[in-house]
Amino acid sequence: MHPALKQHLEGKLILSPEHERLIANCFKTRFTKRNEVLVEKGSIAKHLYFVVKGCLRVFLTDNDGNESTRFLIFEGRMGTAFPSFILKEPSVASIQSPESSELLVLSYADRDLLLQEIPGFETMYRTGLELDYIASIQRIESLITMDSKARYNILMQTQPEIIKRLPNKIVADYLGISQETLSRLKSKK
Amino acid sequence: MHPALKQHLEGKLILSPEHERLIANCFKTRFTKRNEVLVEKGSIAKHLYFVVKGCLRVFLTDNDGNESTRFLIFEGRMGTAFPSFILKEPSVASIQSPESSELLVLSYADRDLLLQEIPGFETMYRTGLELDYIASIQRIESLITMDSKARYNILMQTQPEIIKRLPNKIVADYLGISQETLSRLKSKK
DNA sequence: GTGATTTATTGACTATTGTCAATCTTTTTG
DNA sequence: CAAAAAGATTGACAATAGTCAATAAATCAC
Repeated sequence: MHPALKQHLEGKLILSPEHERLIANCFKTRFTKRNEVLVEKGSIAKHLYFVVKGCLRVFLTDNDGNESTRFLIFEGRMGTAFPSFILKEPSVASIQSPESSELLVLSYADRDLLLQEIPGFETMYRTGLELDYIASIQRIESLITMDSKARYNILMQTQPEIIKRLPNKIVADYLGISQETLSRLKSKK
Repeated sequence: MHPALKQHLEGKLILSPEHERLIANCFKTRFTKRNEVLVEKGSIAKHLYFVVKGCLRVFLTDNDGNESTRFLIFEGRMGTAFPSFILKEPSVASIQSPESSELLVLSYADRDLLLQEIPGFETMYRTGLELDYIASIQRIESLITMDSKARYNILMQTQPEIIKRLPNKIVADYLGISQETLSRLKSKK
């Protein structure tokens, strides 16, 4: 099993050697280039991704070519185009790796296998889901209660990594504002 | 067991009479008056609510008295101030019932009990969580990609109940816009 | 039912943010 | 390293949405 995944499971799951092997076999390693697209909008997201190195960006594009970042996934975290993955419907969002990345890829079928076979896996998965859901609730809150400056400040406090590592354009569309507005926010303090 | 709850579990869970009794005992009936507050901001949300009749509103208030609706829960659905409930931290949000309501209330401890004792309960709970998470992702999408008119139209399509049943003020702060803007959107088609 | 209270609408004005365009800077890639 | 591409900044203007205030309408509570 990849050490990064092992660390991720540390403390959350006690595994027999056999079960550990099963998990290791379900997660397939994949390397991506900078800006490589993993899931095209309109296709079905068939995998869950664990980011070993680099990051993933789940984003939306409209007919005018505008992009909006729905979600960012950094080292040690899992994610995908979740609605498509769960509902098995064509995805509204695409996924790309803004940085060249190393991923561990879990198929839907293998996720189900692990949920069924590994004692404690569903509880761990469910707990992770709760935390992801909480994060999305907090993002909704920031969108409905704050102006763009306040949202930027919160992002700076809670996920400075996003601001440091990713281009302004992505930071801006993650915040739901234009690149120019972000640029002005940054200069005005 | 309350017939509304029974219907909610229908097809999702096969229960022995014994397990059915256990579930019935964990959910306590509560009636609320119009605008009654169930959870005060700053307190810990210790319960999960199943709405039999009426509805619940999870909302935020700022220092100027502005309110924002984070979440609305109608008949046949469950919810609470989720981050507080899970993390056991003081809630940023309050909960009230905008209509006089009938609820089935499940404590955190009883939720854990059911998760442990009832076979299939965790899977059902997890699946429900996935769907709630998807709904929140879609709400984020509408907030970062659409203007207020488009968001209103989507709400009209997907949850017309919210618009029909609740006062404009609540609809507006659910959409993250001012009451006046909503009023103008409605008149301009 | 009726007065009182809450809610909704409308107007005038302001503030915030978006768009378009030009320029400057940084990064990438061969 | 250099040319090319991508990203960032800034200005001018437009559009969207917010605020404040007055009035109208609807709803509640007695």
